[in-house]
Amino acid sequence: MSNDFRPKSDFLVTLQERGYIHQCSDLAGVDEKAKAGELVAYIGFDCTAPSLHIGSLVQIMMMRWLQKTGGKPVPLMGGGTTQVGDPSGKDESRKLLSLDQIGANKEGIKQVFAKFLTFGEGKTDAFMTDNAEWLGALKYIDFLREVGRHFSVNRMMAMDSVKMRLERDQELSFIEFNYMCLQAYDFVELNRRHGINLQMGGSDQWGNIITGMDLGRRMGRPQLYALTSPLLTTASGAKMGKTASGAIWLNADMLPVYDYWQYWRNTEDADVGRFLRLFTELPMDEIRRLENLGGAEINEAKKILANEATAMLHGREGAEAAADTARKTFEEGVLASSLPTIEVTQAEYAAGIGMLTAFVKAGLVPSTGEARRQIKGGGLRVNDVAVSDERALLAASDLTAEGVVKLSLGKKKHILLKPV
RNA sequence: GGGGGAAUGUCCCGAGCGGCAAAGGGGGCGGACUGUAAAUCCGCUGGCUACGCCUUCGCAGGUUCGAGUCCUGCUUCCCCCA
Repeated sequence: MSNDFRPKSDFLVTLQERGYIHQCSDLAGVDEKAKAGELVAYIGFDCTAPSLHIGSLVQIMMMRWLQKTGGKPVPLMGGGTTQVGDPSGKDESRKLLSLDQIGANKEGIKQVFAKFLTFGEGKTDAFMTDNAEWLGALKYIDFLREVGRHFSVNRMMAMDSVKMRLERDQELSFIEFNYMCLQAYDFVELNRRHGINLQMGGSDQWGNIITGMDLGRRMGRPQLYALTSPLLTTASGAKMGKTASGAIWLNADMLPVYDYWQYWRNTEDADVGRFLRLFTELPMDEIRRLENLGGAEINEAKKILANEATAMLHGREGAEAAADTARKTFEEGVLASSLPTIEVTQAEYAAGIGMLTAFVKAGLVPSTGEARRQIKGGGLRVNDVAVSDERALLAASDLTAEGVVKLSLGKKKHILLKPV
């Protein structure tokens, strides 16, 4: 979209060569601000879950690059807007979250930013904001008179998020219809309060961001800018961050570090280069070398991707531990005691745990019925030996030298069962 | 306000003469082949103390030996008329 523009600022050069840019209201304008070190940008995050997942990582990385190249990033918690609900990209409205839930989610989400950004009082230091601060205090009539009058319903009806619902005959409630007004107002308010002049976000936010830019102009604010990142899908078309077993959460208490590492390790060949650019900070020539590895050698690139991406979020140590666990498990075929482990009491173990129950307990299968089916298909293994008798009990003889039993579903998912 | 239509396996779409644990897809999981990849092929895709038992077709009743299927009321959604 913007490939013919040749930016001069470190910020845009980096974003462009790494593939972060989908649309921008004014590349030249942003470039100038960035070069002058005057870029203050925010990205809003709705508090709909207790943790962000990989889907938000591109946005977080954009803020990280902004900070590294002399700009000031401002994460905005959607403490207010989450109470309303963003209709963008959703084909049906979701239920309203309670205030308690939103508050709890907010606390969970906040944590992750400290790992990617430097907070403080300095010029490029990040600080946290929450739109509940100003949205919560709004008076309806005042808001309508001061802000609402600048919105054209005609234009709002033409926006993708609205049009989609109307075309499919799906309900769009009035409260959701107001979402874009509030987000637009956020942009203006953040400019007033903190001099923020750029809003970034995923491509699904383009309409909302532009609306805010426009509102700023109508309300006499200085020029505001919009920049969005492409919506990420894997090469086979799946949405990023969603796997069968659930979303790839960023918070460690929602997803073990090992699983996070594994997610990156299992990247499709065709995605390796793109992901290295977006989710690591390796130099570009190194990335070009890695993505051109042929055949099985590309696995080396995947390991580096996993290490780098995991280290950024969970620290170098956590990444190395995960890599080590994976190496033992997949390459050396030895038992890694660092695999995710669940514990049972000695007494419970001695009393005899049924095969089916053990796998359910380990969380590898959701029900004994599923365990039965997997056994029939040869999908369950105990200490790497396929289970054939669903009625067998785990015995003392199943314990390895380390005093654990390794339960596996398929080739990739392993859990240790440990009597304590 | 009047008339017509729709709701199905809690991932989604979607068939379903009164005998149905309910066709077919998609997705997902597992197996084979590989490189912890993709593509391809095969199997599975309600629960359980399991040759049997239990719970499912918007909700609540009714008819029937038997109801997703018929009747009544209700809820929600869509379409046409006013």
